[in-house]
Amino acid sequence: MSSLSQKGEAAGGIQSLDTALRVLQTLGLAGKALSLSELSRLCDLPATKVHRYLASFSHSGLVVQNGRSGTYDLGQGAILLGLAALARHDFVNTTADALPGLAEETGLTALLCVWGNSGPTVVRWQRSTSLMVTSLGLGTTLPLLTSATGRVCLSYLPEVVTRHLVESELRRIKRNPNILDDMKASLTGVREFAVAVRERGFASVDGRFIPGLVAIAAPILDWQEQAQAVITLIGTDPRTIEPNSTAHQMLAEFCRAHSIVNQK
Amino acid sequence: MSSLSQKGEAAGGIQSLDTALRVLQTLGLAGKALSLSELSRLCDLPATKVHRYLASFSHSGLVVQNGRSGTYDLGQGAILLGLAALARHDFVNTTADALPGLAEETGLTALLCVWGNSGPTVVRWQRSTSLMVTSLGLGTTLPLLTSATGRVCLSYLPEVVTRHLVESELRRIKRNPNILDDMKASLTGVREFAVAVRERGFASVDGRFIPGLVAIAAPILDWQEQAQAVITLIGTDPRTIEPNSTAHQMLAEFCRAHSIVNQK
DNA sequence: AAATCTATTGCATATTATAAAATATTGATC
DNA sequence: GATCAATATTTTATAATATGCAATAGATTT
Repeated sequence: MSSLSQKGEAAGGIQSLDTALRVLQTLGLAGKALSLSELSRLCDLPATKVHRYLASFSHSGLVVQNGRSGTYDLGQGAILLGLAALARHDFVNTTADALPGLAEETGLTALLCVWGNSGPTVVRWQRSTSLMVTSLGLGTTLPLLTSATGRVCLSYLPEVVTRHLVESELRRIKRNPNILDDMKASLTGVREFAVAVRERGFASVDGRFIPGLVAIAAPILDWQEQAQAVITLIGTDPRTIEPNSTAHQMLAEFCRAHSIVNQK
Repeated sequence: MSSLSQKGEAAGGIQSLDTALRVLQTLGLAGKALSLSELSRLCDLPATKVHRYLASFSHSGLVVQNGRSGTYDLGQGAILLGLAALARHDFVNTTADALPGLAEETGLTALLCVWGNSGPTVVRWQRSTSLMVTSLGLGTTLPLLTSATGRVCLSYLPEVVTRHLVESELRRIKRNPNILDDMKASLTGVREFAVAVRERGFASVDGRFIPGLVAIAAPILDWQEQAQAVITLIGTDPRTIEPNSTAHQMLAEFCRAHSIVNQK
């Protein structure tokens, strides 16, 4: 009876289009060409209906039918559409748009950094309600070994990219050996550290580098498992960097949501 | 009366889906976010109809609506769909897997681009050493006339595919004639240039377009001698783009090795 | 503050998607 | 080579649903 009873979410659309798009999405998630019957089973829709949808998708090139087997697969049109979407999608900006929300939810200062010629570079930052002295302006580059952000870069970028800077920081640290006390100050020490970071999925620093400030950082990954960007949360309370803190969970969720590879 | 008399070609589909997909395709070809009214004008459909289609597209994530302006654009769902479609083509996967090796061997940043509606689009990239062009990332589209990648596309794709963009770039260049000084800024000049590229098998640009950056690019060909993808190497040292440099040889070998593959 | 433009929502009607069954096509078995 | 089984496609009557008009809400400009 009531037009909106079906699903609370889907408002003001067209039913047949919604189900048709579900078919398309299912075909995409399948990861391979499917027969009509397989697809109709997966979507839990009558085959005859799915067939009509697929015919229309074929007209537009979004789907192609393999001549002999009769199976259906995504077509050139889907590639072109995706590339068009990719081309005008400024991922830095979309991520940055969500940054205030993260800062507000966690009550911490949030940073968005990308890799630049001289290390991780701050491109956006969002301070939280709790005011905080900060020398972190846009364009600031952070150290590789002694910042949470840098440590994520270390761990999620190819070594050839970071090696030059790592070596230079190591030289600097050799002159003040007591600075870096949670990592062996050598190339192999750095490698071991990176492995540990990748296992946990994030990096953190307590107040030893910047007294009074603690930070956790996690990567936004592309499908090559490399860091497109790094999100960092900065606060004053050491408890925020403990594993399983709510800040941690929110950071993890944020990064997952903004990584391109996050389907489902 | 008869249900199939309307259009001889479109058989056995669903009318509303066909028109809805036409809307989607129009939005893709537009190359930018569009307002409802613009889109309905372009499709020659009543705005209210288009609006309902867009609502459904939004449910699936294929389209997103920009909060303030209310304009509609392709969304994350379109990206995922396109990437899924790309992944079905074996050549992309096999080539992409080998890309890190090429980048490491040459010490240069390596790009894998495929042709999209708005020009060659970066699908994978593997950075190297300290070189970082922040304006270059996944989904970046490169110019046809003033990039090594684009010049390969010019030369190894049918002219009907590229003509539209060539003309638009030529118009742009006519206003700054001194930009393009190694090619005649006309359709015939472009054709002559393409012949020369095909003879050599690669294209290159020195630092004149992006100061300080040099690039060489070569095609990965299908059985019709057309480019299904373009591999580009980017560096800072002008010597790398000299013919017979080791980078050249490695690029040529790489493209040769990956051109044979595919099919069946 | 009024006006104009644009996007969004309700509602009655007819167009159009739907489902069941029939038919065609392919693949396998004897 | 012919028959059977399985899957894909087409047909057709029915009723569900997309449509278009008109009204509302929202935003930007004068």
